[in-house]
Amino acid sequence: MEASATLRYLTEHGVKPSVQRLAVMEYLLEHHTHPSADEIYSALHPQMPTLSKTTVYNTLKLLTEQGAAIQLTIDERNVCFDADTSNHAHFLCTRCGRVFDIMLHNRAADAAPEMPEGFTVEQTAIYFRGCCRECACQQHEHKADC
Amino acid sequence: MEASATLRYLTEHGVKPSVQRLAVMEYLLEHHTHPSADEIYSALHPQMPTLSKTTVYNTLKLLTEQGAAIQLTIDERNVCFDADTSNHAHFLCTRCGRVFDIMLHNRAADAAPEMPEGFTVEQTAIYFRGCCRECACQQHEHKADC
DNA sequence: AACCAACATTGTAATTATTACAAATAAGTT
DNA sequence: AACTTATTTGTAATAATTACAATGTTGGTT
Repeated sequence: MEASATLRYLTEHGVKPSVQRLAVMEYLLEHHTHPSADEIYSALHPQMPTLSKTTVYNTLKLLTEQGAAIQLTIDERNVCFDADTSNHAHFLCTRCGRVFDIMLHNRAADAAPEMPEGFTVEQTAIYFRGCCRECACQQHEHKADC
Repeated sequence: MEASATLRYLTEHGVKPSVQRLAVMEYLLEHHTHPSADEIYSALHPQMPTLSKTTVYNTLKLLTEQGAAIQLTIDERNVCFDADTSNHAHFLCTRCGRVFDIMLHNRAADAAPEMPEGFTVEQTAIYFRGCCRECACQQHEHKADC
């Protein structure tokens, strides 16, 4: 991802760019690991020693408000983020803690339940928890299958 | 709800009863407000001055492990709990912070996406966020409709 | 260029949810 | 009763997040 693409992405979402915002956004666009604020800070800090953790929090708040990223509350330990705002679900492996993307086939949208009268839905999240392939293999000591 | 029903509920879920566990379980069975650990503690503490917040946390952990309650991570501010373990979704009103139950018609189950090879799902959560009826009415100053 | 206002960033301190842990209590067993 | 095991309690530690005031930056205006 070149810097210009990140810049365009920010401006398209109504986010005034800055060095810090570009760094956070670019990290999210390049890493699909659903990082937490702290993980983003730790990754960027070595290259940007003056970066403040508060700025990372502020930026992530702004990005989600502007629809440039989504916030996941799948892991009770901390909130994490995803630059992929398309309609998809997430899977948390309770063994290794990693979050995986789960594609939704179109039928899932059809099945949306009806809301009570007067309720307006602004966001939908579908979260799964369980055991990912690698952790399942390690448990059964069939590591060769992974 | 009589105390004996709560007692039966606990033993049916393999939870050895105690005064504290009965109190927490009974609170959850009687209140469908999806309380947090702190809310449960604050509600029970006046009647049970020696109750410790740690016990509430320990009990809630035990109850979810034993399937007597479920843990919701819909609200990033804190985890909350529900004694209704049947298949249903939740709606968080981002205005008032209340969590509402959303019934799922059967079609929703059919639409479950397929997991990647080797992934095992142990829990599924469907969370909606938006504006509840009361908050929508207050916003438009049509309080009479609520 | 100097100035100014609006906005963004920084660092520290405060807040809050949750967990760790060791001592005290209660329950169950011989 | 003596003893073992499980539970509860209170305090202290941890960790995520937010509040806030000071500093720095930007873009427009004279």
